[in-house]
Amino acid sequence: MSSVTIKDIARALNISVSTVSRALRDSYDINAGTKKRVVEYAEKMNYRPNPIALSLKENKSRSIGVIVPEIANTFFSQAINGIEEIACERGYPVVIFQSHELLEREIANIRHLFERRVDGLLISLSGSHKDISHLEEYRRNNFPIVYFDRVPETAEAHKVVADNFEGAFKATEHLIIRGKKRIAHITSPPTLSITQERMAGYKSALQKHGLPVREELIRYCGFRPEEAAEAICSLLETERPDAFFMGSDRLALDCFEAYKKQAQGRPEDITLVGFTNLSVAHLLEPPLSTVVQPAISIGRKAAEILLDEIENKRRGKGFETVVLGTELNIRP
Amino acid sequence: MSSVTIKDIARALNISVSTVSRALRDSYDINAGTKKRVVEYAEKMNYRPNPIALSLKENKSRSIGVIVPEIANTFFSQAINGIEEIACERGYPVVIFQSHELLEREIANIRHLFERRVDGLLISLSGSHKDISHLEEYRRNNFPIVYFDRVPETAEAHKVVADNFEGAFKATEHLIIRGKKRIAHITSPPTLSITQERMAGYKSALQKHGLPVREELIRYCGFRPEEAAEAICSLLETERPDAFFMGSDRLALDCFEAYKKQAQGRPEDITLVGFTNLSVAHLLEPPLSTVVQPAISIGRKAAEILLDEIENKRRGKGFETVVLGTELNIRP
DNA sequence: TTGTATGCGTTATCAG
DNA sequence: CTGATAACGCATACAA
Repeated sequence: MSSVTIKDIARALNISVSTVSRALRDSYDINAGTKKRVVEYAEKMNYRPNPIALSLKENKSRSIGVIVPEIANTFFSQAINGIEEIACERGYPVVIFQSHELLEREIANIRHLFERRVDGLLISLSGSHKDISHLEEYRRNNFPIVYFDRVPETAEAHKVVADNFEGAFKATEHLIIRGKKRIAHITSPPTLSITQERMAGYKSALQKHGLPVREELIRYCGFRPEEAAEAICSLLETERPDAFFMGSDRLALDCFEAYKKQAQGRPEDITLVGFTNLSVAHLLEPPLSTVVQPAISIGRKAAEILLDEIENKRRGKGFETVVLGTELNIRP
Repeated sequence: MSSVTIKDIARALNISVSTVSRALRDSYDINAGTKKRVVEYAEKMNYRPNPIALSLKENKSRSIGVIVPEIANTFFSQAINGIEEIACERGYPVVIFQSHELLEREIANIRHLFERRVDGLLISLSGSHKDISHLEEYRRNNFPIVYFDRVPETAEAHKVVADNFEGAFKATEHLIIRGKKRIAHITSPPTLSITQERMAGYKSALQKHGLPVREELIRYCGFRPEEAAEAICSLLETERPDAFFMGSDRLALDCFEAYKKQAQGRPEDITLVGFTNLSVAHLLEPPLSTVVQPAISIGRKAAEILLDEIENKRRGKGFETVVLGTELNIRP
């Protein structure tokens, strides 16, 4: 059966809707007996307040939205699980959307969530954003937003990220210590925050160990799977790298696959490290070493900040940037 | 700036709200000049109708919901992509929820979506459902629901599934033809439709080839990762299987991992086949043969049926069950 | 302690 | 052709 309303209850009990409303909300100025009658009847009729009516009235929905580029990406699905853990605990359903790396989808998603009055938004920017002008109007509106993983440059925002510089540095240094001299870096579009930070870590490690930064060994890739293959292919043919550092979650796998195809019969002395949360890295052949982001913690922390913001529990505290450490898993 | 309303427009143009409303909806009985003024002003002010107000009024939201056990599961994320493809094309945003295999979460998700007046629901049942009594009340309400993958037994429902029987049959037969005699089957909880169908395919293939069905070679697993490991472990120790057929998407990987650990140093003449859409099966070591479900097509088809139902494009057509073929990928 | 009236943004009905 | 009004379900300021 669908919905019994406050009005039905009022009619049945021969009292006014406002009395019912207040009884249900446990208002202090209501007679205990009336309150009891109302509550019991509501219970019996399985009354549930209509959240749409509430949203219309109060301009909020007691739910939050999250937008990620792709849920199929392990990092994002883990982050979402972290978000849901906190949000559910605090009574907020989480509405999930994918931008599929498309700015246009991202814009549509944001608008949809905003118009539906989600109380706040968690977002990891799509790969095709140039800036966050499409988020400006929401910001001006004081719409609570927390960015995670792929964040904007502005200081005027809450951000939760992994220590991308450190992760890339550790990965590169590990390769150097293994004796690698020509370490290729295949990474995501240069517009992304993660790309820049990881690139900086990569270069810094090379410099620290006195190795030259060779731009020929660096490739930026978009989101077509073939791009990784093309990059790997051209690198193997012309640059003779002795190691690959793959700079993003999705690329790690695309590159791994392309490498496997390309490297058939080639000497196996090329070492791979991927910046990825791929759950099967240890089961691959050859084994894939990884820089793993604390995805669940990132999700949790982002959700905490957002909910505190929504519930006004951070009065005065300004914008916050949280950086969480990464983990280097060396295989074998 | 948030939202300019129809009322603001009316005030600005010195006409009534109803005129504005009709002008905006291009009602026939409105003066062309007025219509133009209104439309242009609305455009200029970037007016967007408030979907919450519309939902309250019309008892629908022009959006659909989807509930899956886990988005991290490749099959489900692919299915969701199929759903989104169709839904976006037809102008319906897709709201994604996870049940995490928990009946209680499933119930909460359904209620949330229903109360928010999504126009319909796509759902793959959680592993802990016993029946669909928690969906009965919605059914009685004529709330459009399409089940996919994990479907209920009732005939009174739309269902879109892979041909699980055929997939399991092909997988098992392939192992038999390879000369395997003691084929173990590790599978999901027996309450799930997919479990039963795959089990039937497995047994049928054995029977066709004159092999006995040994219950000792069959293990049902829940959703704790350790369960797969325990099953593999006990099988290897006591039953000497010469092949494994893993009956569900998630289990395929859990089992693969457990097998790799357990089988260290054992003869490599055990062959594995997994019922899974795992995108990295071909990159694993040892190579994992797979039965692959047409996840995207399943998602597309389910969305089509749901939207046709919502838009009343299937007047008279009763409940439909669509079965799509699977693909057996043999590696190597 | 309870009831009445109003408004949230929109559309539909009914008058004019 | 246009305007006033009720209604969707709820909360609340104001009356009583």
